[in-house]
Amino acid sequence: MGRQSCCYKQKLRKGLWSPEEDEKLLRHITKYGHGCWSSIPKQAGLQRCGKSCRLRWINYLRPDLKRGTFSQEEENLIIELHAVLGNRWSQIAARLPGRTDNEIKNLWNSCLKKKLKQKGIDPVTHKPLSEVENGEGSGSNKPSLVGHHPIHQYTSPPPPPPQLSSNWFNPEFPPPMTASYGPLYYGTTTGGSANNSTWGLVQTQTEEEEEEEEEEEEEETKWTEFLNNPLLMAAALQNQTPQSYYNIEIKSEPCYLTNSSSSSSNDMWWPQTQQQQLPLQHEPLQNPDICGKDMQRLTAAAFGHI
DNA sequence: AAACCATGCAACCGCCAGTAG
DNA sequence: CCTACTGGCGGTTGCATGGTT
Repeated sequence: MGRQSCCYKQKLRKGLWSPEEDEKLLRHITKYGHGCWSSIPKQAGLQRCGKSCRLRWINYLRPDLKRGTFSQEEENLIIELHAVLGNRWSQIAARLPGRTDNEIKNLWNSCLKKKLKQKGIDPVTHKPLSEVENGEGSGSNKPSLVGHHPIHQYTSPPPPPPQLSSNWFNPEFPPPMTASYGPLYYGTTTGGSANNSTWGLVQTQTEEEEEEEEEEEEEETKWTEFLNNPLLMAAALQNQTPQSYYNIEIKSEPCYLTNSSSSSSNDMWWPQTQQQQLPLQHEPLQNPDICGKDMQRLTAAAFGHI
């Protein structure tokens, strides 16, 4: 009860990180890796708690971060994953290389929720708002499970995926954003024009495809069943392709590799394939003034986002 | 130019699960 | 088995910034 914050100890700094602190942490982790987070502040000479260091590294200093604005494809993917996973930001982030759960969570809360509402979609259930309101109004006790954390409904854990995916840092992971991987219909339910319906799969719909809407509605029903039925989902998981978006278990597995190109001879923990992905990795804040937004811009520019 | 407001983002808080002793 | 510690996660807060009046 009432356990105190890990920063309760006196003299521990809180709040925004200074460039000097960033540099200390970055240098330390670059040189030694992060073994035990709780011991890092001491070793790195930081007046921070280990948690704070971990968060700073994960959300900001980690060299494989993409930064920059989210692309439309990324937003679409987040929405679709949210429909499946709910507020499991870390799992959603695992499907978006270079993005953090915090970043995605912020985007969702500040932007995507509004966009969905504007399109008449309930951001919680991913159903049309009218349907949700009606559902609330009626005496139906049946919870809406479409996209509403369906996995949470399970009393037993969902079946393990057929293979552990280490897609997180796989540069080949992000598959082309096509409309072929799941009938999620953002935009069509509101009757809005197709040209501004960029959600999910709708954007590829042509007039000819409109003729297939009835079929698609059927598929939507199937999708609902799919989400509500752990057995169906399990079957899908077992039949999935390696690049399926619905690899539910998607923890990234760091791999131990020798960073022979590093100025330090120390071996360190780096995520798999990080070396190829990260042109800025060996440029650790040579100028402490380059931080914050500047670093974001630099990183974003390096990834072609500006 | 100043005040106010809205928004985005970084960081903290609290809880939980896993694990070592 | 119990306890304390640690890492991880999601929710929330507070500040900085940009836009509007």
